Amino acid sequence: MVNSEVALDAVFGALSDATRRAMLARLASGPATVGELGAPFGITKGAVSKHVKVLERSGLLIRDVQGRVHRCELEPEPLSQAAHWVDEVRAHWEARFDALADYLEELQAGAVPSAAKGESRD
Amino acid sequence: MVNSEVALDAVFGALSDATRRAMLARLASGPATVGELGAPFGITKGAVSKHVKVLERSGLLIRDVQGRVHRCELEPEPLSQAAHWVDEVRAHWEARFDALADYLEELQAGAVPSAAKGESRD
DNA sequence: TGAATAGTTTACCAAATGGTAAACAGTGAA
DNA sequence: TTCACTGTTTACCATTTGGTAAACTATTCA
Repeated sequence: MVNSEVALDAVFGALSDATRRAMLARLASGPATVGELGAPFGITKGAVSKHVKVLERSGLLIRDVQGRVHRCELEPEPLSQAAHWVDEVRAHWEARFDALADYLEELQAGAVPSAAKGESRD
Repeated sequence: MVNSEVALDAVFGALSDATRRAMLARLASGPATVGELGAPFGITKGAVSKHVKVLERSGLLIRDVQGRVHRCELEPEPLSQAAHWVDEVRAHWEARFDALADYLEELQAGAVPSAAKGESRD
């Protein structure tokens, strides 16, 4: 398993929880303390601390300790990596259909390739 | 928790495993049987079956049972949902910086707003 | 019919996850 | 100095997860 795959594990893993996604959405509009991040959810401080730590480990959140408050900020880089992975797969998938469309168009144009008999497609 | 959030939980959860991501990448270039999907990994049929089921539950994979083989196909819709969520957060984040850039530009232009004294930013 | 094949299911295991309660550590302020 | 506050840590719990081995189901084919 490559290193970037480990990172994607952590990033997608962090995103797979609705509480953490809400925290990230909150952070997208500006920094917040751990307390502020946890306030909307009826969970204990311990649980909030864990969620923030998961986000931090995934690289999606960076923390700046200022006295007794921890100022958290969104780090968008891992989001880009995740988006890139998703886009790659989607692009690959769509390319397949583009190729199929081209093929069908060729067929329609009368230029029937010899491979058209049987079910050799795929 | 809204329904779409439940779906995102499942989608991001499915993506958080490197084996399943590799399976999806494989499916992006065309359909495959459960056996073909599992072949690259040194895991048992049972484990493969579980991974495929996770992908299916998340909506990322659809299955067409043809006799004794299960033909699996990528369903890109949930990928779009995931990409959309990520893009929303990134857009929101970038908008914040655009606003900051505008503000700094205004400052440079000499139109110093009264709020510019002290460190009231953030 | 009987054997091989494709895949699921069951029972089990160890580790990870999301949560709690309560103790703890450090900081700020009266 | 003492108290309130922010956040982490520890111990614990139930559930989920990723894996195995082995039994089972259903289909294909000789």
